[in-house]
Amino acid sequence: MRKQPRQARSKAMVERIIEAGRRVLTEEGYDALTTNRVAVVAEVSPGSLYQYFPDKTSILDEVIERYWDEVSERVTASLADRIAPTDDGDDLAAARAITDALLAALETDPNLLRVLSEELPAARNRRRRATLERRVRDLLSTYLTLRPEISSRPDPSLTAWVMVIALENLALRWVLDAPGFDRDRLLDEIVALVGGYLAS
Amino acid sequence: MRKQPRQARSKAMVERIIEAGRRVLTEEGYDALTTNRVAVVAEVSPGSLYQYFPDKTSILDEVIERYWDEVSERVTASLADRIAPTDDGDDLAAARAITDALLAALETDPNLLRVLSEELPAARNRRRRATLERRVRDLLSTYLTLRPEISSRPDPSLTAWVMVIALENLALRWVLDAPGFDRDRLLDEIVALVGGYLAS
Amino acid sequence: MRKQPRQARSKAMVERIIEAGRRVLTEEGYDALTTNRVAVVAEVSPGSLYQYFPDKTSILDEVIERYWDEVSERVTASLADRIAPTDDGDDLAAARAITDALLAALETDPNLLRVLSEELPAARNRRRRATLERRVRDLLSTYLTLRPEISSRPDPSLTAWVMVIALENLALRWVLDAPGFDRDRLLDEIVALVGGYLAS
Amino acid sequence: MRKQPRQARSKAMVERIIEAGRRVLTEEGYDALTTNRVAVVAEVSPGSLYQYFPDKTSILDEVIERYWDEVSERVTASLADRIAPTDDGDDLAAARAITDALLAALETDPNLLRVLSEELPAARNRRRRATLERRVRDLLSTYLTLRPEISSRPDPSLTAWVMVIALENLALRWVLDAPGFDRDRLLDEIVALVGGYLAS
DNA sequence: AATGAATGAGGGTTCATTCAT
DNA sequence: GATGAATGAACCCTCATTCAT
Repeated sequence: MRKQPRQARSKAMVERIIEAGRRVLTEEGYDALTTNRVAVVAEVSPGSLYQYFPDKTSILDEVIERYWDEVSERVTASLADRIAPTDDGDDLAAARAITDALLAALETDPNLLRVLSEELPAARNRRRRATLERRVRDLLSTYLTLRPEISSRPDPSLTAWVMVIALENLALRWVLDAPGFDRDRLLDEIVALVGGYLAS
Repeated sequence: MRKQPRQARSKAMVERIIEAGRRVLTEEGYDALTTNRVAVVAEVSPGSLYQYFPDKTSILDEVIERYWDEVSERVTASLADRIAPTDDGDDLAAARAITDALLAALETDPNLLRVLSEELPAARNRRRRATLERRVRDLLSTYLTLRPEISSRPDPSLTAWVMVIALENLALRWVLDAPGFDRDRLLDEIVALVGGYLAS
Repeated sequence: MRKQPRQARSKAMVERIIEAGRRVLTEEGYDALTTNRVAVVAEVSPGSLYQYFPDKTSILDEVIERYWDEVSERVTASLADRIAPTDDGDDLAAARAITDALLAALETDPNLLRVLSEELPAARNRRRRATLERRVRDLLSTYLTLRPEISSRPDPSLTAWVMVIALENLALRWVLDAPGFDRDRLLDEIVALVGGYLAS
Repeated sequence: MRKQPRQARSKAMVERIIEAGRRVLTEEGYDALTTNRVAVVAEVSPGSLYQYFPDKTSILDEVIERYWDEVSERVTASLADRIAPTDDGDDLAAARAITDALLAALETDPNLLRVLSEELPAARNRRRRATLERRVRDLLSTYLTLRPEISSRPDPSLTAWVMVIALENLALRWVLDAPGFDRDRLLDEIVALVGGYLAS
């Protein structure tokens, strides 16, 4: 960002621009994301955009960043809530909880998710998705390490890598493609997948 | 395509154009894929290009189409070779074979795969990847149906959906991200994943 | 230039663009020299400009180049005509002839001269004016060398440098500033200046 | 200027702005001379800038004005010092002294001189250079009138015009182009040029 | 008076597509 | 069919200037 918006008015401006970018993406798609369009939607002049963002790309980056940050936060917040109580015994509830949290997070703004996932060059999401993956992977590793008896797989980091990629993409595809089975079925399958894997 | 090129010369031009598109993508990236650039590389005039393709998109579509067709063919060809002999008993060899075939297919043109997967809007690959997925899913279903005793999962089509998405993305990410473990480790994990899943 | 315009049509296009640049400069001034304005005046699309010129600057460069080339040619052509006959004796006729030729050349398009000299950053004309200066300086040196008896100055190259700068600027300023004395008076003074200098 | 800054604080701001303009020109060149840049360098807000200057041009004009004023003052000051003692007889010392003074003045801020002379539209310097020329021309006329025996040229004002233009440009080009001969050689040539001219 | 955020007209340039030859 | 010159809408971005605070 070009200037640090310290004043309230400036901050509001930045928010308006980013929000406008998000709305344009969501409602009109990636191709409509021109600097002039964002300016119009933000009810701001094109020049104002460039007071705070060095170029068009950086606006998009910010939208992406925020989206995945939200997703990350929702996932980890949900997890904190749901993993804790499962101390008692049903270990696989963790997998279910993680996927459930991920699904919930992805379902909060499916239109934006669709545009980000399908209309943008995938590389644009990369860094941010990697961050999310790492976060979840870390949570997973921690969990596995705390309860070593759950997994019979030799390499925990490899195990985490496999699980995260599988979970993430299953969740993503279920949200984006809306195949004909319901959410609980998906969760059941994932529990089976993960459970079987860890048991092998 | 605008017209069916019946004459040899025309067919040759179409080939030249598609090949040029593929080369530009692979060697110069998506941003360099302009109609003029393709025309230059194809040693064809921009006008001629529009004799056979209604717009730029259709050229790209054709490149994508062919790429995923090749991948599909390699996968199914490999499978035909490898599944057949495993009649004897080691059922999980199938999963290994499928993934192996998929990896082999994805490894044949990693540069193009990278551009297609990372620089293009993901939606562009969608239709074609869906086709590939369907093919593999069908092979899987067929296999599962022929050997019902392997799977204890209730819904075969759901099971296939889960397996294909997991396999595909694990293979893809392994090829694209080159994580630090070798191919056999990946195959081992996938066998464990699939084996455990089917056994659940 | 981006493409070598080999075909007649292309050449015509290039000519139209340069001519338009020249006209815009002459009639509307440097600030009006925008790519769009040039395109309009050339009755050409903005895109066409960029078929032959990599950027706006190169159009201007070409106008400048041509202007000073014309001036150079007129000067040297005039000189060839006028110096030759003066074999007989009146040596200072040469100085008069050179200045006269230069004046004549500068007077052929005074409006363009004014814009180039006054509205452009001087550096833009530099290279081209340097070329002109060199040409005239060379002619001068040749002349002085052929008739060593005319000059009593020690260093001919220095002498030429001094004379060319003095002559050039006197001529230029007379054309641009139109001071209140007539052309013959200027020539008289220059003859006196040069004559006295060489005699010193 | 928009208002006459009567208060010390205001005067200080005007000074800061002009000084900033000068520094930007000298250190960063004409293209960098934006109102925002000047404001930043002057540590003043863009808005304040417009309290004292109606537009960007007027800032530049002031910088130019001051530069040529300085040059003028240096020249005339030097001349006052140097012409007086030459009562005795060596008349050409005056030409030498004038040129020497001019060279000295031009050499005091060669970077600014270069930007003003080469990067600006020449017309921007016109008015101010005209003033300088007039001043020197007047000094010259006065001198010639006081010592009519020196010049055999008929029209003193024309004579002065010729001499000033020749001197000025020779000095300017020597400073800007740094040709390969030293300052004394230049002065020698100019003395010869002027001496011969006046004697003709 | 001073600020500095906001403005917006207008600039140079690209490239998918067309069409006269 | 083939050509490639020509098109022009639309893009991103700058910066002199204004004005609410």
